[in-house]
Amino acid sequence: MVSFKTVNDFRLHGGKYFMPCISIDCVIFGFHDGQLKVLLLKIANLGGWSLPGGFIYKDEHINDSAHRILIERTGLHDLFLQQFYVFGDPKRCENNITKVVFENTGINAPDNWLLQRFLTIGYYALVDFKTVNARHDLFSEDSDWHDIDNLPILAMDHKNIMQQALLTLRTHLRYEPVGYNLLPKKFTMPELQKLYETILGRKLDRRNFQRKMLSYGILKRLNQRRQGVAHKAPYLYSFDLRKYSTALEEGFQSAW
Amino acid sequence: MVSFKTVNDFRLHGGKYFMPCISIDCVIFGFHDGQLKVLLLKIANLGGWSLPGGFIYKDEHINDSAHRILIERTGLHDLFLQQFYVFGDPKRCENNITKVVFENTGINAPDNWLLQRFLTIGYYALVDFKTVNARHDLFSEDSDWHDIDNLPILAMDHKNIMQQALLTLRTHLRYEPVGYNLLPKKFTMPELQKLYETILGRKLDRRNFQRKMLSYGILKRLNQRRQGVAHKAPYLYSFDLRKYSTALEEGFQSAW
DNA sequence: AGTTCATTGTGTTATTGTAACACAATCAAA
DNA sequence: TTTGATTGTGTTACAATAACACAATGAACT
Repeated sequence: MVSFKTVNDFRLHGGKYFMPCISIDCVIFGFHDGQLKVLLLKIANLGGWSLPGGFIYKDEHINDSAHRILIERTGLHDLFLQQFYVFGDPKRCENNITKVVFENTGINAPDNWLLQRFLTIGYYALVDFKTVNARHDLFSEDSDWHDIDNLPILAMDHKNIMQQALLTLRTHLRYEPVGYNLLPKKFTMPELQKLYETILGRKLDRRNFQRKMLSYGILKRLNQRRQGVAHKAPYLYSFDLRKYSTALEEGFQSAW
Repeated sequence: MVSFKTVNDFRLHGGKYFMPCISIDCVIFGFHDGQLKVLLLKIANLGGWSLPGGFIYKDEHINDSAHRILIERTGLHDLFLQQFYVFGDPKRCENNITKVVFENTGINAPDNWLLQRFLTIGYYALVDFKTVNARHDLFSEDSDWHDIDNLPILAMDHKNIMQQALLTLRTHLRYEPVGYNLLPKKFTMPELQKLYETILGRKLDRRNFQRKMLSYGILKRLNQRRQGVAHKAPYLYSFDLRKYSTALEEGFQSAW
């Protein structure tokens, strides 16, 4: 892996190390306080926010690039990560950040690799909010979680990318297990239900939810209850990782 | 659109017009004689077959590129076409066709755009077998349909791309309507069932299939029956395109 | 012209899954 | 000790799915 001392170093010489015209953008979902959140970076010197993203080393598998970017941003190795769409509108880069910066700072480098048209491969990730160690990078002056229904203005087409990711997650939720990467190792049934309700954007019946979740056979009820909570102490559950993985591969429904 | 007189013209100068390092490969599914088929191109002078593919003009939306490639190959404008995955293994191009051809013909151009590492965006398409006018191009000496379970040897990672496309189609079939683009305008219920059975790779109950299909409300039964067939003449159906489109957007199942 | 037979159209029943709802147990706070 | 929101565990009505039966059709055969 190559490291760059300054942003300009990267802007001027990064093209030697990275594939041209293709980037990766990650929509990193976390869950906290009953809210679905996305990790965003505040763009240095420009204001505005962007999705964490990066580029592909010339000999690197694209899925490894996405993992690397995720690890740099969250410190987490164990997370759910999946391609969901390639954004390939030729106009999507008309207001790209490098262009604006070069104009503002008087740099004239029309052939610079970052001024070309870029496609971006959208990945979405599910991470455990509490164990994330959010870090920003050379190009950003801050990183923070934002509620998905209260987003700041995002650069370029990142709002669109984010919305597509959310749609993908919602669809995904209907056919495959979700939760392992978004929740702590141990969690209660109401917490899992709240996660589902948040992603779907509507209330579910408590008793039917429990029955259905248990019927999938991917949960283990532990001989522990959540301590120190008001009201009746709920049982703790954890995912049966082997069965969870199988369900991820095969899906839930079998309509035909 | 640019056209090239010869293959070498394209190989040597195409880089001026196309985005670098990114290609598109299309898995074109058709249905005939109770068999699911894929349209393949026979690679000129090399033997072996490949998926129809192409490149992205520098100012072209990637989805338009895919459409253009499809039209060039099938003559069809009305088809189902969808991105399904980006193949980004850095080793996938080690045996790429241009490399082999350059070695065989003694061309030495190590910086040639086609010798770089390429990502490829996989699209899959569903087309009406009968109305397709299969055409090959400069780089292929033939094009033909092949049964999906009896494929010839495919170049590079095209076998893998094809298998991923099939998996995607199978999954798709479980949650969204499929058929409009694979069947003629008018078709019988047994023909539709055969299509489903072929994609899924197993038999379905005739009566339950019909009940379920009709329950989706995307079919119109016509006041016509298939003529000149042995045994009882089956009714003809067509898709209600408006309801079909709605179902495509919203999906069938609503597990939660 | 009548018979044969694979195929189609339509229906029934048993089983399973989902939606809607009820009540007792629990535990911190009053 | 009482209160009240919350959890654990049902039950019942309804809808969807799976498995199966029989009459109608029409080309092919005698």
